[in-house]
Amino acid sequence: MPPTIYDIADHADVSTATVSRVLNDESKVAPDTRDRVMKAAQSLGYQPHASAQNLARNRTDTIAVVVPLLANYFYMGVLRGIQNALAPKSYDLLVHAPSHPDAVEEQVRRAAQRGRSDGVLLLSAPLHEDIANSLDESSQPVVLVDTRHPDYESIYVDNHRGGYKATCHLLEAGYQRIGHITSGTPEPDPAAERRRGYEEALDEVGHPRASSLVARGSQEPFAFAKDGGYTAMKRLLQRDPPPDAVFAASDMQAIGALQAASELGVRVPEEVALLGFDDIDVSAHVGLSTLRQPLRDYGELAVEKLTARIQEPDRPVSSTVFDPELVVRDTCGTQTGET
Amino acid sequence: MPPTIYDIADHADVSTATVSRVLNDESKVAPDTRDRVMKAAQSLGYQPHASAQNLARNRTDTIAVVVPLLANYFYMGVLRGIQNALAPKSYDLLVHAPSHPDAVEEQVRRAAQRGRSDGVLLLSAPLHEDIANSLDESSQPVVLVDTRHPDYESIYVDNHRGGYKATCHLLEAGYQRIGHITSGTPEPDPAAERRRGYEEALDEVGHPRASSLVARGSQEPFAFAKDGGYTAMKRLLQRDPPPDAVFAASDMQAIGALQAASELGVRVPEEVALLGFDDIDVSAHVGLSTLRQPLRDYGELAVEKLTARIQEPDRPVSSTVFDPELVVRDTCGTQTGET
DNA sequence: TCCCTAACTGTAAGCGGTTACATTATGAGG
DNA sequence: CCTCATAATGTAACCGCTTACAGTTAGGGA
Repeated sequence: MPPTIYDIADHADVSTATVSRVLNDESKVAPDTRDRVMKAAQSLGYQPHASAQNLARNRTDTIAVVVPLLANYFYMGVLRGIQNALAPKSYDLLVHAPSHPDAVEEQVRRAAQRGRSDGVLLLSAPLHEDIANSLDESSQPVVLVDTRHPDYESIYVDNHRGGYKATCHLLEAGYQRIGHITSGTPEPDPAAERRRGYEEALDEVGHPRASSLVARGSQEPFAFAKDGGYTAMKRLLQRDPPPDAVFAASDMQAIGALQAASELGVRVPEEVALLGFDDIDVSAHVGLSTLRQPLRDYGELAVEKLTARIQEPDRPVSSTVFDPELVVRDTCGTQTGET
Repeated sequence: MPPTIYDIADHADVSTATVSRVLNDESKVAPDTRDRVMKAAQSLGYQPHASAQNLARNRTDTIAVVVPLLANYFYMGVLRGIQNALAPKSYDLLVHAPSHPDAVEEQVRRAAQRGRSDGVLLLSAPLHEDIANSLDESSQPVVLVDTRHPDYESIYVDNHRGGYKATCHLLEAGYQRIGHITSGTPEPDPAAERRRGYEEALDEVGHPRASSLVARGSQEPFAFAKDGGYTAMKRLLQRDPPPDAVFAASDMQAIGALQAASELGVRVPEEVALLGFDDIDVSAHVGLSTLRQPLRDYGELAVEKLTARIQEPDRPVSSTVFDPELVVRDTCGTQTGET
C-alpha cells in the first residue's frame, strides 16, 4: 500500500490536517513541524492521490477537448496551441476523439461529465440540440472552436469572406474559368459558407456560375479529406473546357487535387492554378497557396477563454471571428517574391 | 447543486447502496425497485461524479500518454493508433506534452501520479535513472514506445537494421558517394543506431566513410526536425564533391533536405537521391522514399500491452521489435512502378 | 408449524484527501 | 497577575460513490 497522509501524520506525530496544510498552502505551520512533515513525506515516498484530491477539492485541473479526428493536420495545429497555453497554467489535457463520427455525441457527453474535467473545448462540433442540452445540464464551462453557437464562447474564421477573398484573388490574376471543390454531402457549414463566398465573388464581376465548375468531394474518411479533393479534381479536369483555376475548400482537398493534376499531366499553376483553405502544416511543404486560419491561435485563445470562464463562470459570452489571410505560394501562379 | 445518489435514494425511497447497484451492476435488484431508481435518476438528470467514482473504485478508466511533442507527424501517427485501440475499451486518454524538452521528467511524474490514470504510455522517453525511479515508485503499469528498457514493456523498431537497409538499397542502386544526415547532438539512441547501420553497410562493401559525407542537424526545435535537415543538406551539397545520394535519419529532416536541394537548384533524384526514415504521413504527399515504421501499430499494440498489464500486473515483460520496411517513392531514383 | 435459504435491501465503513471550526498555547498590554 | 488576540494544531465532517456485511422477508420442505 502506498503511503497516505495518515501515514505521514503518524510518522511526523501531527494530524492529517497539518500534513495537508504543509503539503498545500503557505498557511501558518511552525517551521519545525513543517520540517518533520516534509521529512516524513520524503522518506515514505509520498505521492498525493489525484482522485482523492479531485474529489475533495471539487476540481481536477484538467480540461477536456473533443476532437473529431486525431491525426489530422488541422486539429493538430489547434491542439498544439491548446497544449502551449495549458502548460504554464498546469492544467492537464484529456483528449476525447470519437473512433467513429457517430460517436461524437457520446464523447461530448463523456467529456462534460461532472468531476472529469473543469471545462470542455469542442472542436468543430456540430451542436445538435441533444448535445447542447447535455452540455447545458452538465453546466461545465465550454468553448467552441471552428463552430459557433450564440450560447457559448465561440472561435471561428469568417469562411464566407475567405471564399470571397480566394476567388477575388484568382479573378484579379485574370483567371477566367474558376472552379471550386467543396466538401462531401452533407456540406458542413464552413464548406457551405466558403462556397457562397466563391459564388458571390463570381456574381459580383458577372462571371457565369456554371455548375460544371463545382465539384463535390466525398464524405469519407471525412468531409474535407484528400481523397475527395483528388476525385473532384479529376472530374473537373476532364470537363470541357476545364477550369483554369480551382479554389478548394480545404488544403487537404487541394493536396489531393494536386496529386490528381500531376497524374493527369496537368501542370500547376501553368495549366491550372490552385488555392486551398486552412494553411495546415503540410501546405508549406508542398508550396500550396491558401487562406490561412491561425490554428495555433485558436487553441491558445480557446484555453484563455475557457480558463477565464472557469474562474469566473458568469462572465459574458464572447465570440472571436478571425479573418482568413491569403498566403501566396507556388500553386496560384501569382507569386511575386520568394516562397 | 447537481443531484447525487442521495437525492435519487430519497426520491426512489431506497438506500444509496441500492441506487449504486442499479446504476452499476446487474446484481439482484427487484425489477420495480430498479424502475423507481431509474425514473428518479432520469427525472433529476443525474450524472455520476467521475472523481468520486474514481476514488471509490480506485480506478480511473483513463490511460496517460507522455508525448515529447504534440503536433508532430510521428507522434500523431502513434496517437491515432492509441486512440483507435482505446475507444472500444472505453478508456479515456490523458495527454501529457511537455511545453519544453526539459519538462519531460515533470510530465512523466505527473502522468504516473497515483489516482490519475491506470497506466502510462511513454513515447520516445529518455529513461534517466530519475524517471525510472519515480516510475518504479508509482508502480503504475508502463509501456515504452520508441525506446526500450529491460524492465518495461517496449515497442520499437530495429533502427540499426533500418539504417543498414536504407544504405544497402542506395548502394545496390549504384550510388557512389552516399551521405548521411543524422540528428542534432546529443544524438538520441535511434539516430545513433541508424547511423551505425549506415556505416556498417558502407564498410561491408568497402566504401570509404568520409566524415565529409555525414552532416548533423540541430537540436532545435527537436533532434529530428526539418530545419536540421535543411541546413545539413545545404552543407552536404556544398562540399566538393557532393554526395550523389543522402540517407536522412528522419522524414522531417529529409523534407528539409528536399527544400534545401530545391533552393540550390539541385534536382532530386536526378542529381541527388534521398531516402528518409519513419514514413510519416506527409512523406506520401511529397513522394519521399523512406523506411517505414508502423506508427499506428505501435499505438495499438502499446494499448494492448498496457491494458493487459493493467488487468494482470504480474504478467511477464515482453518487447516487440519491428523491422523497418523500405518504401520506394520518387526521391531515391529507383522507382520501378507507380507512386 | 418451524427452520432454512434465497432474494432483496439497508447500514455504515471506507476511498484519500480538504477544511470549517474548536482548542490550546503563547506572549503582549494593562 | 489577568485578559485577550494570535499562532499553531487538532477534531471531525465532508466530497460522492462503492461495497462488505448484516438484516429482513417470503416461500419451500420436513
